[in-house]
Amino acid sequence: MSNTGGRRRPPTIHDVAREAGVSRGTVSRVLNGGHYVSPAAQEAVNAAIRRTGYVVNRHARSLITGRSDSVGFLLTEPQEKFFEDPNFNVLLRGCTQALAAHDIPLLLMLAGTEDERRRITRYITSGHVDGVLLVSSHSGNPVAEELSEAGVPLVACGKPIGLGSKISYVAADDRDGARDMTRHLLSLGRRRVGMVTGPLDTPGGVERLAGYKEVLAEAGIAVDDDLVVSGDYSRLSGERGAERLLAQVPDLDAVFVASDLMARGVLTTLERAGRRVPEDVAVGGFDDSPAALASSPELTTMRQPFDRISAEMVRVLLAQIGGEDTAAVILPTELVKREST
Amino acid sequence: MSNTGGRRRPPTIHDVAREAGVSRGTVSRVLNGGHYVSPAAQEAVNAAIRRTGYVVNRHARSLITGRSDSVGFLLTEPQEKFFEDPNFNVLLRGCTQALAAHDIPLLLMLAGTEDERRRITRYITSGHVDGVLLVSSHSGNPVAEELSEAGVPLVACGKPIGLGSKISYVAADDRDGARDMTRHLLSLGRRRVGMVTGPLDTPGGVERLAGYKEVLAEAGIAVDDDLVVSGDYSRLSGERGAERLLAQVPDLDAVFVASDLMARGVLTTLERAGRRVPEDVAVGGFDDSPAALASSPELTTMRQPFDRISAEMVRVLLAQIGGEDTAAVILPTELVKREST
DNA sequence: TTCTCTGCTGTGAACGCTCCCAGCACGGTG
DNA sequence: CACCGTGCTGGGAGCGTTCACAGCAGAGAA
Repeated sequence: MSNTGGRRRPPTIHDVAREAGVSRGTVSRVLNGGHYVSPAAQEAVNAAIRRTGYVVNRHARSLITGRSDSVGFLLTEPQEKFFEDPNFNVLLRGCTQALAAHDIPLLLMLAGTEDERRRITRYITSGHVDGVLLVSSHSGNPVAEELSEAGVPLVACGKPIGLGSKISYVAADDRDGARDMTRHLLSLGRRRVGMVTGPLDTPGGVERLAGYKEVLAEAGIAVDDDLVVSGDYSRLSGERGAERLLAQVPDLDAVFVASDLMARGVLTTLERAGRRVPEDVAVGGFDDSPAALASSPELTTMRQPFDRISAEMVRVLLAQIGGEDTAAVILPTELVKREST
Repeated sequence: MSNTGGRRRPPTIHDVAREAGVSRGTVSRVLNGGHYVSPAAQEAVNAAIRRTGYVVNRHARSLITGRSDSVGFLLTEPQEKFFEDPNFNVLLRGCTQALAAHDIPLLLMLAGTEDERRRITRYITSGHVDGVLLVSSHSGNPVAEELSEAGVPLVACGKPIGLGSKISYVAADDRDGARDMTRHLLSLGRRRVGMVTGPLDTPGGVERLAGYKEVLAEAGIAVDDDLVVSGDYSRLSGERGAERLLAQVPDLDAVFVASDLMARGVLTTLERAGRRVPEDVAVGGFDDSPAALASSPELTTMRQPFDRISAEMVRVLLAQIGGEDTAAVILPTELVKREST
């Protein structure tokens, strides 16, 4: 008796109630935690649900509760860049799975153009999702503030810019990671340690630079301006950065690079310049993205715990949806030693 | 008068009707195409919508229409693999954008484990999405058949396996692409043209091999078994495949590789073996993934039109949801000449 | 005139669920 | 005995929308 063709009308809570010999109210109570339901009724309802194959109609539920029991995953601005970033994929996957554990669907929202941004903002603020997981590059974008001000639960990945911002976020401990990597390079006996930074208009970029400078200062090494060049996380900017470093600091013996992708660019330049890695110059990256393993030599890097970040983002968002006040979560990074140091 | 803190109750169709001086029914008609509405009423309603900032409550609408006005993007099985595949990202992005143009949200669904598979199947078949965009590696998975039999509109990316399958799909013309590439290699004067195939339990793998063989036969070149080795689209299998090819066919002067990722592996092996590319051996890939540009030398490859594939998937799915009968869509590939040939 | 047809409008009834309240039985306490 | 609290149950109301239907005015045909 196959059901090819049309979809048959699914059973409702009414059908379940009749099947179990109880009222709709009792079925609903079982569905929502089972408080104030006798064990006998509980059992009868569960059996009826199994027999009928009942699945709650979320639209009907949402209509009355005002909740949608879904959350949005919002990506603002330069989509190409993000979609090429393997870290983004890990994040998206992690969030989807963490939400699935709570039976909450994830809606993917891409706000590339201004039009899309407006449409999506309207969609969100009119209550079609209970909260938003936000991923954005230069995180000082207006969408976050707008949503946050409209009272929409919101958790960002990485620290948002604006100082007064009360937006909750989850991030890796950039400064501490940078400290660890710099210490690691010093521990190899290197003393001319350069750095290729990330974009310095983002908290992450600033923090990684700060950590690097701190450790050099601690070690009593003058923080030479020539030792620091800035990049934008792209591979090409790594190549260019290394060229400038080599020109400014011919006796360079190590580089801390603020992202793995840039670090690959650095490796390329070093190879062209005839410097051996790690013998002549040790190279440390940041992220532990797949790029770190794909390079030759394989990159020593600071692992950002993206699986934990996504899990925490979901946890914090759900807490916020539940009415709790939430704060920032900073997760530790981990040094992964490979061939480049 | 900021609205910090709680979210105010959004305006309903009733508010709009009062504001415009018409009835709910008229507002609803304007919202749904504006048939049988006088221009004056039309205008009054639109103005009222703008003034009140009204946004339709999709839950209420879905409750009565039975449609959810959302679709699922379902990824089955080996998620790691797919998430690392840049093509997958292009597909996901393309589908999201194509759907956004129709104001339809995309729900991301990952069915890795058997448990997730069951949960998601229940979710889908109980009408929480209107249709499903399916991406799967070995596309002969049971989910597709199950959903299709339950009457859920479904479009797969790439040809599903099972012969009797009536599932609509969108795919690149693998056979034709393979023919073009093989012809291209022959046009360079190469005569010992090997092939590293994809998995031969998938239609794509089979088709690419078939196209290759056809052209060799046309050209009157014996299709030597030694010339063909099989891979699984992974980089490593490309390396291994090339090793076997070199052992079996020492005078190899070209290779058609069924994916760019494998082609990179082939390049690695050829370099190790001291063969110059393209001087000694020309290498042609398939996909035109970012990997093709990142390799050295840059890969000549057959471009799969992933942006068009995603757009077509959405078009076909919406047609199917609208009740139309839909067929398979095969899109042409395009030869992209670069340094490796 | 009268009747029909067309274009437009308003209204009651769903859709399937949760919330709330009234009410039951029962045991303990004043 | 009366009263209250507790655990549990049933049913009415209502969430915001679309749908079906009835009804209206005005134009044109009989």
